Amino acid sequence: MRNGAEAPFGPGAHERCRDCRGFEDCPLREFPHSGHEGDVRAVSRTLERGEHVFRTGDAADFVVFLKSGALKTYTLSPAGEEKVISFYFPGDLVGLESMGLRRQLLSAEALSPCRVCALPCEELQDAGSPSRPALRRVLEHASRRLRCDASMLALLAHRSAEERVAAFLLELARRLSDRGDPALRFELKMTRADIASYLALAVETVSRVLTRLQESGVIEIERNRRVCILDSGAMEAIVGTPATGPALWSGAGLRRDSGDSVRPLNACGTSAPRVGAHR
Amino acid sequence: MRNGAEAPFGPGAHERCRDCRGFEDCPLREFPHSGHEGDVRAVSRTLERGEHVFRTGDAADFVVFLKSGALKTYTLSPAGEEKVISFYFPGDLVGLESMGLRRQLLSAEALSPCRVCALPCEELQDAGSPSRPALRRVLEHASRRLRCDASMLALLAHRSAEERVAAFLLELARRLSDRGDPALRFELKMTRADIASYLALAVETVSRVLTRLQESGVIEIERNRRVCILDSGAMEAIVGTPATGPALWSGAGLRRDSGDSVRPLNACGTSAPRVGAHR
DNA sequence: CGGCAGCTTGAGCCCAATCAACGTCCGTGG
DNA sequence: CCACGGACGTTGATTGGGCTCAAGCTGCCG
Repeated sequence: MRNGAEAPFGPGAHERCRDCRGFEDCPLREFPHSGHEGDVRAVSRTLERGEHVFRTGDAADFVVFLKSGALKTYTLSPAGEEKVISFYFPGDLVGLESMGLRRQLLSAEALSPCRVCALPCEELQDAGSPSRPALRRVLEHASRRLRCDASMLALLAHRSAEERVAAFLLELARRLSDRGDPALRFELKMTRADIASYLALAVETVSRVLTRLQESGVIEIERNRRVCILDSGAMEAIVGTPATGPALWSGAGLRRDSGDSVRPLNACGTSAPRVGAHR
Repeated sequence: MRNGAEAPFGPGAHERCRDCRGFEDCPLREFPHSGHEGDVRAVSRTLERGEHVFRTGDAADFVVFLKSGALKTYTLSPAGEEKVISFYFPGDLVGLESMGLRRQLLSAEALSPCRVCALPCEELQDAGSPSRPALRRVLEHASRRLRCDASMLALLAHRSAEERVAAFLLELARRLSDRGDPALRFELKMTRADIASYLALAVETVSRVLTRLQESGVIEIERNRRVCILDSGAMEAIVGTPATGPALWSGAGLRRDSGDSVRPLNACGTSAPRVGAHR
């Protein structure tokens, strides 16, 4: 949404996966020909803020692994307005929604400097190529994204601006902290306009809500982009005793013990469970 | 949301897949042990309107193939209100969003008499079991659902009640016609409340919009449930020169010819491309 | 120091939610 | 067959949250 067209993944950018810092956590690891066995099929790229990984209509013959940075996907209405569909963070797979198609359905734009890695996925079309573990891993990512979408759909229905923004900030905090303890202090890589579009609100409303939250001492915002959640309890209360967003994975309705009762909290994000070493 | 708890898939309901009318189109076909080779692992069931396939918190160790009828998935807010996440029609896979988890995230309820078929999916967790074609097929369904969700997210953002309802009816028409020519006359299996919840509107608003659409001669409604789209052109105009919903797959932005330019229209639905024989 | 993109703040209005009442359909039982 | 009851649907009146329009402000870059 900033620069013109860049070649998505040119031939020059190939890289050996075994040299990749994110090797261990890469969900594409067990694809054959992905470079993990030594050949050079994985294509890696660095993007500046505002650059596109792909645009609507580009060939959809790859899946993208986000190694570092942040992305958004969006669609353009015929009127030309951008609707943000989702945000992506390190460890996420981007472009899953276009896997069966020949063309990308959405556009993916870097919100900050990014390192991404693309695996050409003709292999997925061909019968024999991708290994089952790799397929299962991709499927797991897809499933996680479906959960994320379900939560978003629930959030957008009948929830006030305040609830949406609070839920958004809480989820961001969860997703940005790779593990356990939510990082209560983080940087918003996206603009107010992006947030507004994502939450189906007007920019002004997002701004007002943030101001209100600040005035009530629940959060603090420094220099427009750094957010600090001062009272996460109050935030959760605003979202509404684990409301529709979180309710999806907060364990409401879980009849039996163990296992998922904690994990699903993390499952909301698209973020992979463990994404250690990328930086 | 109607009867009490039913055992999701009891041991008595097993059936030989080769006897199943939907055999050829079944996306679970190539799972080993799914009964397709003769053993009896696929579990099939008939549901009445109002019965649940599964509920939030049930074991999520299966994926469900909908052979006939219609389903909705929903989540309950702590306050107990139901938020409809999605509708399902013959050929769809239900429960993909819970695949990585142990427990179902959503509840799935029959909107009409249904025939469903469940495949226990421990196989997906184990390394070697599911065949790659089967995994790819499931992945394709997941991808299609992600597209559907993206379209929904776009539809719920900044679209008026009229646009939402019109888009909903048009998409229903598309999904219900298994192939090509949209069926302009069909039955709403879901209640106004379901539609309202799905579209994030109040029941009264849905009702009012339907009345308005009828008065302007764009649609006709007989006996509350049978819808007839009289002027699909006008409907599309309301949605807004292929607006945000359809815009996702209407080909806007497709730079090159061929292939997807027609297909994506169908890709919006969760419905599989070809679901012939189920009735 | 300007310039510009992004952000905030204010005033007014409008669409859809809410509340309340009525109508309709359909199954059940007399 | 009709009467009853409950779920579902419609219609009307009112209200309020968030959108819109319109300035003004902030922080960042050249």
